[in-house]
Amino acid sequence: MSVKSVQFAVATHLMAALGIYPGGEVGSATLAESVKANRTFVRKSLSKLSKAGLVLTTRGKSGASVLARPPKRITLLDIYRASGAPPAFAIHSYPVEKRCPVSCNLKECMSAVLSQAQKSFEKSLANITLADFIRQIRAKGH
Amino acid sequence: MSVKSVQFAVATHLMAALGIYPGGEVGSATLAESVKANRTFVRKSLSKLSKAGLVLTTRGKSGASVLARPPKRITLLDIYRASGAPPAFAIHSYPVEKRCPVSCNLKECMSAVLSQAQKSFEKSLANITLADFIRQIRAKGH
DNA sequence: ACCAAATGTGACTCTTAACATCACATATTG
DNA sequence: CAATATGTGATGTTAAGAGTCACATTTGGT
Repeated sequence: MSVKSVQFAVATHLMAALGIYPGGEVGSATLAESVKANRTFVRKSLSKLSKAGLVLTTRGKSGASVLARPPKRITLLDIYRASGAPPAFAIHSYPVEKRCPVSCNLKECMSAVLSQAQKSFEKSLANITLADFIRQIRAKGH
Repeated sequence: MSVKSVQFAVATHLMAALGIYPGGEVGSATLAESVKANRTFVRKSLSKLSKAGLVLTTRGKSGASVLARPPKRITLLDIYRASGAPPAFAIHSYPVEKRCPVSCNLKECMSAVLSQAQKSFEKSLANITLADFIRQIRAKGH
């Protein structure tokens, strides 16, 4: 029903790191060390955040990334959407048995249910700002 | 972040079919025709629903399944849980970079966020009964 | 102008987990 | 006890995410 994807968690990690790092300018190599993930993978994630307008990236020598807005004005929903994570809920793609009314209508009814579920999921993400999230990380100490 | 799984959709399909079928006793072969999925797969799904107490199954010759309770008293959350669908949201499993406070605390903070999201997702499923769902299917006609 | 060092991206491989399928155990009716 | 259900472990298949490589592109410094 869903796709195991790390995109959202990694994107959030990157955003939190950018928000916490003093000065705020961080290169992708440093970020990759923090996430301990593949550099190319991190660059790709950063690129998405950049395209979504959450991060400003400079290229060339001494290139780096900065948050495009203060953390208060970025929600986890923004990050989720930017991360390109696939929709959390999916339906099967079996053929339809035309003689069966359940089979005929299930997909339509099911996708109504799932899109409602997706909305309530997104709503809960919209209620958390990056600033909140960073505060929680700081609260746990080091 | 999630796992593409068809379990929930199939389980809902089965429950709706059992609820709609006149008399209510249906064999797994008939159900498999409606879903147009593999018979073994359907039996396994039914088995889970049975173990969860949503369905009563009789074995042996003339074996079949019936809803254990009236559709009004079954929610889609019951079905979701019974379906054994993996948690909709997951975190990566990269190692922790101990020098980085973000890396150290991310998993914990992230799983708090995700479990909250999961809860709000489940809440929206809890608000829909199987009877509601069947009504929606019927409303679409055949 | 050129080199060094960074990001951006397309292409390919590797890995994993869900689904499909098979084989057979188990249960029940007539 | 034979016929016909369901239950389930084992194994094969496959699709999608993640890892990796190669190289283009951008930009600052000498």
